[in-house]
Amino acid sequence: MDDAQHDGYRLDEQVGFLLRRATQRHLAIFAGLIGGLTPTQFAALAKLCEMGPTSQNALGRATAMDAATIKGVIDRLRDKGLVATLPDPIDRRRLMLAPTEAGRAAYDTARPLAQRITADTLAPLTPAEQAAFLALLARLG
Amino acid sequence: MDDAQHDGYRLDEQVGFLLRRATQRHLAIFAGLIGGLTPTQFAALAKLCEMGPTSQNALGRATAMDAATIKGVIDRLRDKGLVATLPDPIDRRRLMLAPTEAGRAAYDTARPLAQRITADTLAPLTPAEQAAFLALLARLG
DNA sequence: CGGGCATCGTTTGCATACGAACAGTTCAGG
DNA sequence: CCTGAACTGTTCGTATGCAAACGATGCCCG
Repeated sequence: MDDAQHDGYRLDEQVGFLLRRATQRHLAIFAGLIGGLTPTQFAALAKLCEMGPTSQNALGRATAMDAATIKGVIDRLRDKGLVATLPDPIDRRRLMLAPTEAGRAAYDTARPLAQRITADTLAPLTPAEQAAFLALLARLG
Repeated sequence: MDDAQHDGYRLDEQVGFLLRRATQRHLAIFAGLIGGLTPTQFAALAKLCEMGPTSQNALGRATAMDAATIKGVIDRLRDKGLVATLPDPIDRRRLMLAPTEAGRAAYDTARPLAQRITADTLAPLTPAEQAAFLALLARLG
């Protein structure tokens, strides 16, 4: 071993690497339970249903998405018929968003699954550890 | 509030959303301290320096990257002159990788920064919380 | 009231990521 | 020995993500 050359540094101990691995596993679990909707798309749809009609950029901020990113997400949700877009008559810069009937139905269907996805992702931990982990993770946002 | 319609579900409490936010913050910190190298590129370079010469797919597995993903990462590292590639004479399917002089130098320079990136990312937590968080996070991979 | 400034959405370019399909290579078992 | 399974790297398509630049619009303040 040439560990002496590495100052005790290990890639496997760096937060970034661990975050990436955890995200990968979560993504796999998500895809297994919710098909036809990506985590990002679901996040946008969920937040839109929670918030009610909003502008595109505002929804992006609420879901921590770049203006460029939220645009693509909304485009795809609209293509799927889950979100309706119409220009704001008052502020003509704005593009107002609202979930369609199908969008609300998809949200209602996916919501319990989303909770199970969180549960499955955290399954390796005990309930007490899960709560502690979520609390710590929330402070790193 | 129409929380009654949401079964106590909150997007902001789901692991996937929190993981995404934490990853975003980490990425920003990384980009601020290490320029000219992405987290993924650094991970591949670091693991290659730790492991010594390896094949492309093997490095991908060691760094939790798809075969399609590691290809692009290695291509860019080679374009930067940090990694050398040559075909394996024994197994002609394999593409052997090794860090160049510049690659090792870049790794040596970036390694202390990487540790500081981890420290900065975890800064909102106390040292005890940091250790606990990392231990829990590692079990979710 | 008018000009500078901020905000909105859009586009482009780059870099992960993953699934699926592909051709070339190796190897184990019959 | 030879065939089929497994593995290697590649390519394509799709979806995030961010930075930067852009035109259009709204608004504050002098």
